[in-house]
Amino acid sequence: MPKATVERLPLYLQCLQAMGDVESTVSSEELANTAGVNSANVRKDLSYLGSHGVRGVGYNRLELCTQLRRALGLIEKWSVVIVGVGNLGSALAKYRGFDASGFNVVGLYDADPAKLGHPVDGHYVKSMDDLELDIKEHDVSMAILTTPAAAAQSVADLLIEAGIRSILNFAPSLLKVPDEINCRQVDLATELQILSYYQAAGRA
Amino acid sequence: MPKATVERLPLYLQCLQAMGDVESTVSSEELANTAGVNSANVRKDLSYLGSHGVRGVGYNRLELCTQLRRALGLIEKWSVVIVGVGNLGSALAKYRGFDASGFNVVGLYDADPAKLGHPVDGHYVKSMDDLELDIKEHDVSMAILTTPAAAAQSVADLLIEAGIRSILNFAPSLLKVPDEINCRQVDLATELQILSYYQAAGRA
DNA sequence: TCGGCATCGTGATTCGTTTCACAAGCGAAC
DNA sequence: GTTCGCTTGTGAAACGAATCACGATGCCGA
Repeated sequence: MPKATVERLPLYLQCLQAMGDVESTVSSEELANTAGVNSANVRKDLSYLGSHGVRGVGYNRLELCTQLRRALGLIEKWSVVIVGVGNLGSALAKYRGFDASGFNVVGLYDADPAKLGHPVDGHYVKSMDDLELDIKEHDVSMAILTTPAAAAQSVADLLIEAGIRSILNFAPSLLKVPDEINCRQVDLATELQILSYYQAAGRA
Repeated sequence: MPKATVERLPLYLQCLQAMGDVESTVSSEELANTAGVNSANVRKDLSYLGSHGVRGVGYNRLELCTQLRRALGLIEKWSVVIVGVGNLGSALAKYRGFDASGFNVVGLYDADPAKLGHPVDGHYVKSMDDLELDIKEHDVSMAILTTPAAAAQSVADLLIEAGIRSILNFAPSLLKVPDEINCRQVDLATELQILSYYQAAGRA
């Protein structure tokens, strides 16, 4: 499945869920409009899931949701740890959107002893020393990294060593990870800078 | 300038800044390695800024930073408002990375009367009613949207009406905006879902 | 039962981006 | 001054993704 397609699947899922239960069937045109995509593109994307549309009618909304969730691996519930309990880390710990899509935050970790034991959204901040064992014990495979940039790489190494297979990195620092590790970079300042570019030149 | 290039410029800037002051000159190869990009790609990207490299030597690091900042419009300091002072909103208000790259958070706004007047990082949360006037008065052109999904579109409309030209939207809801408005969508759950896909199938 | 309409699925095409490959240019050394 | 090694800048080729265009197919009403 093309990378570009994979990155659109969550969007489709979001759109379908936002539609409410009124419509039981959606056309590619309709979905394309709400998702801001070309309808042929939608059809091609969905065709990778296997063809479950009905010509002349469209796609069954609920069935399509299920297909998308299955394709995205959201049938299983993933356990996630958050490392770095600063402003962003604790905000993410409290964020309800993760649970809603099948992710379960099982632990918060920070290197700062002053933060240890503090409660954040029902979890107590734990020491980095507990990280490896917890990960192995609870079979945690995803981590959210919200440490300062300087610490990000060493924490990532630690996580990978402990068996983490996917990392969502909010630290403004590019991680070097082995090929078999999934890593996505979300940089808030970068996003603003891109907006700045287009705005500065009056383009778009 | 190609969209793909624009989205890499902040990365280059970040890499160059992270290199520290030791090296005064960088080759495309070197920058490519730290940025995780092909070196020809780096050269082509940088060539859009005008050709400031020296054959046989490389690029002057500081000069290149300046070029990048200029191209990204980071010479001027942008004023930004944050709308929606929930967990994420207040975390972003406290985030230092924005200031560092030339963005200045000038106001926080929330629809919840209970939050009004509360101090967050030196700012007092203001009412949505103040939004329009503040934006016009201080010539604010960028907004960060961290409201619940349900409110996002109407707030966006309000912002655009008030003269905002760029929106960074963290609400899990796709905004419909006119062509002349820049809008970027950052969805935390989406990012995890993409990771989930690759991990579920053992790909990558 | 049949015809017409709506929509899907998909080959062909276009478009944008990445990568390759190499000539041109610069600096250093002798 | 000439040669040599390194690195840029860029046309050409390769690649991947978006779009177009249309045949295939299923529903519904007459």
